[in-house]
Amino acid sequence: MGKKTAIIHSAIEVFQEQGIEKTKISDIVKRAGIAQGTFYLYFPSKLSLMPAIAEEMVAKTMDIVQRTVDDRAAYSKQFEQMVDAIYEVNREYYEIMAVIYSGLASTEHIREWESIYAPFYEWISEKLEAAREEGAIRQSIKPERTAKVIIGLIESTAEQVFLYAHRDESEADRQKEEVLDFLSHALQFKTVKS
Amino acid sequence: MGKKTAIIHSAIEVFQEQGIEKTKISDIVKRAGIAQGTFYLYFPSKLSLMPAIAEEMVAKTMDIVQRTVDDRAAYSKQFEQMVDAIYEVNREYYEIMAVIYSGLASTEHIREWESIYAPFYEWISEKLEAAREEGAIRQSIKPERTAKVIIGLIESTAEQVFLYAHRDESEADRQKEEVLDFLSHALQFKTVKS
Amino acid sequence: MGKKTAIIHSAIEVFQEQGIEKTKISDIVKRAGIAQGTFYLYFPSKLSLMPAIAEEMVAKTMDIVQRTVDDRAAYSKQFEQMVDAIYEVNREYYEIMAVIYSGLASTEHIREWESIYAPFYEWISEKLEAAREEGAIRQSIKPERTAKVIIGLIESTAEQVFLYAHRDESEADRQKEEVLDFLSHALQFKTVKS
Amino acid sequence: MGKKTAIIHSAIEVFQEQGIEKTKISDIVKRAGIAQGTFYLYFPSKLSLMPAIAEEMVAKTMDIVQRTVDDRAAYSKQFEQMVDAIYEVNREYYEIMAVIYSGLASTEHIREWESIYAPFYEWISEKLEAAREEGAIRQSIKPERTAKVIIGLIESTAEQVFLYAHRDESEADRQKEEVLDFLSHALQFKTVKS
DNA sequence: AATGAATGAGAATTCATTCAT
DNA sequence: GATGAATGAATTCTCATTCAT
Repeated sequence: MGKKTAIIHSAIEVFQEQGIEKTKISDIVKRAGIAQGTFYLYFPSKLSLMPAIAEEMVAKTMDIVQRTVDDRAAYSKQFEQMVDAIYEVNREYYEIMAVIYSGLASTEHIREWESIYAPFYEWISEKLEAAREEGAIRQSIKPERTAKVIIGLIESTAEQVFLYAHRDESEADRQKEEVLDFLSHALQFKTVKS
Repeated sequence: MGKKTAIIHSAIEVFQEQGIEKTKISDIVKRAGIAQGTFYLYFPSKLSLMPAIAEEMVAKTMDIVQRTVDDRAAYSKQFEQMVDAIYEVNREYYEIMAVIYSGLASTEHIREWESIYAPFYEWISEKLEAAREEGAIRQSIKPERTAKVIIGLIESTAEQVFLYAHRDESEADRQKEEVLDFLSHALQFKTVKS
Repeated sequence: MGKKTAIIHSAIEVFQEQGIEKTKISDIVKRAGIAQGTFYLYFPSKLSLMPAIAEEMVAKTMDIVQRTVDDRAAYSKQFEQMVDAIYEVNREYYEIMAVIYSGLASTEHIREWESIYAPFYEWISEKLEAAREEGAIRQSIKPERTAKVIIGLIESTAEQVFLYAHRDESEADRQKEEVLDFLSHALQFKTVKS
Repeated sequence: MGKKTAIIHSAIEVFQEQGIEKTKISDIVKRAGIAQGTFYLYFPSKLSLMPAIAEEMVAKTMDIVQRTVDDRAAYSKQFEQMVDAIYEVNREYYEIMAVIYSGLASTEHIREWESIYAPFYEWISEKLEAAREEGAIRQSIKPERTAKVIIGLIESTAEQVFLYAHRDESEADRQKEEVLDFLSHALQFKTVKS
């Protein structure tokens, strides 16, 4: 396996366990089983790792979302599944996600962010487009803009509950329910067959 | 002016300019015009600054919100004003807000976060409660839960647009409009007199 | 004593003992009896020490020269004493002097060099001026220019003998004699009373 | 062209541009267009490069000197040409020359230095010998010793002017003239046919 | 011979925190 | 309370050198 990938995976694991602030480069390379100097062959600093990690996390999220969402289910069901999936990822990786949401921990690497998130925006956008064409949601929806709003809504509330109400599962469930309710009214799901 | 206040304001300024990661205590005290050691008379450590800053920022946000929102306007108008106000604060302080949203840059002081944000949640909660009682929004709204969701929605989308679409004003306006539209359908504003 | 002075003196000593290349900042501070970080309060790097050391060495050289040269002796004698003195300093500090001669080990700090050496040039210049006025040396001598040439002559030959003929005393003596002979003819000492 | 030569020339170029202290092996091999490891096929270490470079520079100097000096001209003219030539080389390579003069940047390889410089000493020595035999300079000259003194004189003053009066051509010319005047009196050129 | 990714010992450097004044 | 020079533990980062291909 490429050393670069090894570093990224190792970093995610270590960040997960001991927090980002407290993680030293030496922790990352130890876990990755490579030499200290090798790290610098691939990344100039700890922070420059973040875009690569963000990419990995977004990919991970999309992967789980796509595997959770059943394309043949009703759209309202599909969005429910999506919320479930996103909450799931945030439950597990809440600290890393927090840093990703906050602009990759610094202003340096932000330009890349847009392109990292793009495929996810697009996926939801297409889902909304299809739903609208089938009349499953209100016609005034603008898929691209709404996609961003929906992701913001889901991720920020997931963040709230996992970062601050720290692993209170019932609280998370109630929050999720509320978000779904909020989303349903915002999109105005119609009962049509998908 | 108290040195403590001077430190907080200086820190906000410096964070704004060079990012939080890269800011040293020495930068903060230099700007504040006080000695290095004086910092520790008011804050036991560097990290303990963050809650104080968050408090300041939330207070600032609430202040602007309260001064912008016209209590006698229709509720739909009031929420529009609120969105405007929150976007305003985020436009100016997007980097600091990013850090506040992401858990105060570290997991240590999170407990305090809840209490810092509480008055803001409460204010919106009461607004929703009143609106529901007057029949201005749908009856199924649960004020406390919805308050959190609304703040998450507004702040995360504001963050998206200011952090990543970096000061593209027209983009910000379109995003704001979309959020308002989304919110309107979610709350189902009725045309009643306020 | 000032920490800065302590650092400079410590550095000269350590450079003397183990060579400049091999000397670590930690060696210097250890000898100076201060903390590692304190070094950086006064000098940004090891190389930035060099102008300060050069200044010290030039001062040391001038000091020895002035104490060795007898103002009431014949000029030819005075120049002999000067050569003796300069060779003496170079014998003891040949490695440090080598670095000073080579432009302070880097091109960065060269501007300062001129001003460091100035008082030494001036001293010789005045000596030549006086000698010429008294008719002790040839009238065509241009004091300022010749001063530089003389210092170059003495220091470079001293360097040759101490750096390369490494502490071969008889070789050094013969070289010194040759330089003096060379110098005498170049200046054309006349036998006049000083 | 041999890789070894490529390395030496590349090193001279890079040293010239960024200084010796700051030059890494990787810079040298990059410029030479060869792989990092290849360096070690030709030189056992970084420091072992220096004598090779010195050799190259001395050879270059001798080459220019020999091509500039007209054997059939008067000796005073020949020495003038020699000074010109040496100043020329120092004008172009002052930084590298500085390092060579200062003992090859470290005390390790000094022994080799003597043998590197030997042919140059010898060449001048023979020139002086011939001049003395022909009665063109004073009879008391000791060719071998004087050769060293002359080289020291010329090189150190050239160094002074190119390293510190940084490329001030008129200053260089005046210095050169002074050196020549100084040298003429020291050698006591007689007007005889060469 | 040539390569260049990988190494890791070793040094530089940082900066939050302390404390004598 | 205020100061700011001094500290030194903790980390980052460098780069000459190696070695499997």
